[in-house]
Amino acid sequence: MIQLSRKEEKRALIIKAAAKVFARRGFASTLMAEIAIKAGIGKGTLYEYFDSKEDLFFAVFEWFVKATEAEAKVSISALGGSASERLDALSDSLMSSWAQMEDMYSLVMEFWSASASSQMRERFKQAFKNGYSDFRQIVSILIRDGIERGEFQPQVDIESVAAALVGTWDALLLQAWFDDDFNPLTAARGFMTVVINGLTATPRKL
Amino acid sequence: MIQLSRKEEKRALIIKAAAKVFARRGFASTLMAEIAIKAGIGKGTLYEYFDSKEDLFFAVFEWFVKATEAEAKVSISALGGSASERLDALSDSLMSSWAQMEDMYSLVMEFWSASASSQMRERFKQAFKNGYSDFRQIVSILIRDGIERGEFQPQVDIESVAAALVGTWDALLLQAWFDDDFNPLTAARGFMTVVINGLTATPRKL
Amino acid sequence: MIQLSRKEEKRALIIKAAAKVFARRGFASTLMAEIAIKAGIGKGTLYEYFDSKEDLFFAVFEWFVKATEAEAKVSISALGGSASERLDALSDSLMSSWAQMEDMYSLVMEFWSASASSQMRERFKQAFKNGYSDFRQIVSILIRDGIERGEFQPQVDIESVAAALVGTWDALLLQAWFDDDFNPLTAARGFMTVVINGLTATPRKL
Amino acid sequence: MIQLSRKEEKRALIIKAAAKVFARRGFASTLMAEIAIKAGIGKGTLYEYFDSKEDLFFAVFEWFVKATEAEAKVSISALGGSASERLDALSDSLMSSWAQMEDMYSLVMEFWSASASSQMRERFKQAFKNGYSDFRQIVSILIRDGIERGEFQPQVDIESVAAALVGTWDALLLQAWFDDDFNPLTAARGFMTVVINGLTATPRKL
DNA sequence: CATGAATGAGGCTTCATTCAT
DNA sequence: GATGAATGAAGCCTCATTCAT
Repeated sequence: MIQLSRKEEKRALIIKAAAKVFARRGFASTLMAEIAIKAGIGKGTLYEYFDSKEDLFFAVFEWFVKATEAEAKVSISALGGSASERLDALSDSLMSSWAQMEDMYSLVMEFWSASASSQMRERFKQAFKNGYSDFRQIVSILIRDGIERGEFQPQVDIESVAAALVGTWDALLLQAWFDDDFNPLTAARGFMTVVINGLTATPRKL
Repeated sequence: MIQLSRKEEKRALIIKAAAKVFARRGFASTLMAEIAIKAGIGKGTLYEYFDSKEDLFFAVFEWFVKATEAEAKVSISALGGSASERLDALSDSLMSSWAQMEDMYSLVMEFWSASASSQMRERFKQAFKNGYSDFRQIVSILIRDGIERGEFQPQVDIESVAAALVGTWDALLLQAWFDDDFNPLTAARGFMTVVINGLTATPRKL
Repeated sequence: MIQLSRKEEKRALIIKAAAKVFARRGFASTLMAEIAIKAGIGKGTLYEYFDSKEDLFFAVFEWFVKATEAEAKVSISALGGSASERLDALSDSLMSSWAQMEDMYSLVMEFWSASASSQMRERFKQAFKNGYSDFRQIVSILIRDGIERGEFQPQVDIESVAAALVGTWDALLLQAWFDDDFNPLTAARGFMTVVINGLTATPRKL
Repeated sequence: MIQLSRKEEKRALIIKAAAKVFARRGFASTLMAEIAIKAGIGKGTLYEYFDSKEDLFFAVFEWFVKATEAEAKVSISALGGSASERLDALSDSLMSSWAQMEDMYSLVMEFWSASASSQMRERFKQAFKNGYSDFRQIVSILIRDGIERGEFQPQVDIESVAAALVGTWDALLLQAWFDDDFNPLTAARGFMTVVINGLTATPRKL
């Protein structure tokens, strides 16, 4: 870990404070004043570190993406075994992180919303596009590897399956957000059984 | 079609105008004045039909949900053939609607955002929860039917697969929103081949 | 009583409905719509009878003044006996009307307020000026009569005493308005004893 | 004079500016913008010191009451001599303040109006009730003192006379407000002669 | 560097009044 | 005459941002 300068430390401090407030109130209802209080600094000081509320929000977004990616990379690097096992493990790992990210999840929706209509639209949209693309890439590699090992059927449409799986995981967390009784881990496991069977088994007729 | 009263017609007119503006600008940036202009009425008239901006937004949400449900029901009622064919057809139907809903899709993100942190949080959250629940129900029935027909494997976890599929379709549209080059219909087809194979084929070992 | 035309009857009906609403809500917070409902007519109909909210308010004022005057005249015409007795009786009569006017009394304050700062300022101010002047006149006559009868001291400053007494009655009702435990009738009686003694008794030294 | 903090000074500045505008226009017609201009500050700054227009109005009321009370206390503390002389002096002092308060007097009517029907009703009503009660108390003490000195008749109803006198002074100023030709000082003097005679002289028969 | 008092553009909402039916 | 749907002017208040200290 690189030694952070005093300035960078404070910036990070503000971002974390802001993340909590944005998560609770949403972008529009968040007051810069409240972030300042949460960060234990003066309102004016925020502007020493960020040009505007939108800039700060985008910084929170970048921090969130980086943190999520870092976590995902740790999960993936720890994967071993067959392609099926690795896919299962990735799915489990992602769904398991739900508990710890639940209270920050509303940030994701704020980010989606921001990419849909705010002034920052393009910045967000591009970042999401890249993020999804990267994630699909990772899953694609796993699947391709499974095909090359002879574990998965060769005619599988790699890109499509990768995209869909990424989407599935995404959307299971979304459903969990809306419904406290919904368990994304269970649902993902039940579904992955079918998907891996579908990737593995010879189609009846084609 | 039932004859709508003058009042109901105008209400619907306002909702449609509002939907367009909310879709383009997002909730926060939308001006009531612009909606009024778009609807061709006076600013004050909006308040004859809706108590507040938030109420109008929620009315747009309800309208959107109803319209989407109606479309989904038409798709489903038209389904015939084997369970696999019906599942495929449902998937195709949903993904095909992308083209015509693309310019309204940002509304969905606004709705998500609203359910995350606005004052309207609970209203939206509840509605989403119910909506997802209903949709999972529909897909569950399709899958159960496939199992009963002996078409799908009996040990399939119906609820989990239904939830995951619903999520997948949802999230493929989301990816399409972020990436113009992403074709949700293609991705869904490639994925459904695997899923249906997974539902149909006897697992190698279990 | 003159036969009122249909139009005049309805006008009176509206005025009475408006008086109740103005009394409860005050001028500013009163909605024309609420008056219309109270009067059992359409909102637009109000404008067939009154040019504006202010006009209607002034009409209520005129009605109130007329009703109060009518009541006062009845009281006075019924007076007999010595000047002292008549003064006492007038005081009692005014204070006794408190119970039945209590729920309308806030109108008086609205009228005062209107004469202080509304657009209708001059209309109201003039009417109040005349009203007070008339009332002082009545009391002056009573006092002058007392002096002429040799009942009251000749050196009494008639105009001043009349003005002050009018004010006293006015302000006792005001205090009763602010304080439910304050009994204006009792206070007036205790005070009138002193005043009449002061009017009657030879000053110790002058 | 205590050194006021910068914040308190500005608050007082705003209150005085607001008092002038409220006095001229009345509560309803007063614009926050005009107060800001009159105070030489930005519109938003008002809300740093007061939560709402109503709050500011109530602050003006409190300031007005405090100022009036302070003036009254100065008058009373300066009183010497017999009870009659002190009562006369108090009356004169109150009536003499008319000239300097004439242009602020419409505030009083706005306050009355506010206590009759605005949202602030209870706050105002309570304050008025207490104010009148305090004032009656002061006058009661003067009268009781006169009785104890043997100057006034013992059977005088102290509370009633105090209440009535307070009311009389109040209402004489009100009449002066409505009628430029009406001199409250003269009227009060003429009346006080009678009242003091009434308090002093032995009743003819009773 | 840090602060927070001051700012004013901007938007939602109200409601007296109008007018077509 | 009566109505009430439609209107838009008007004003309170919010809050991101600035800047003097």
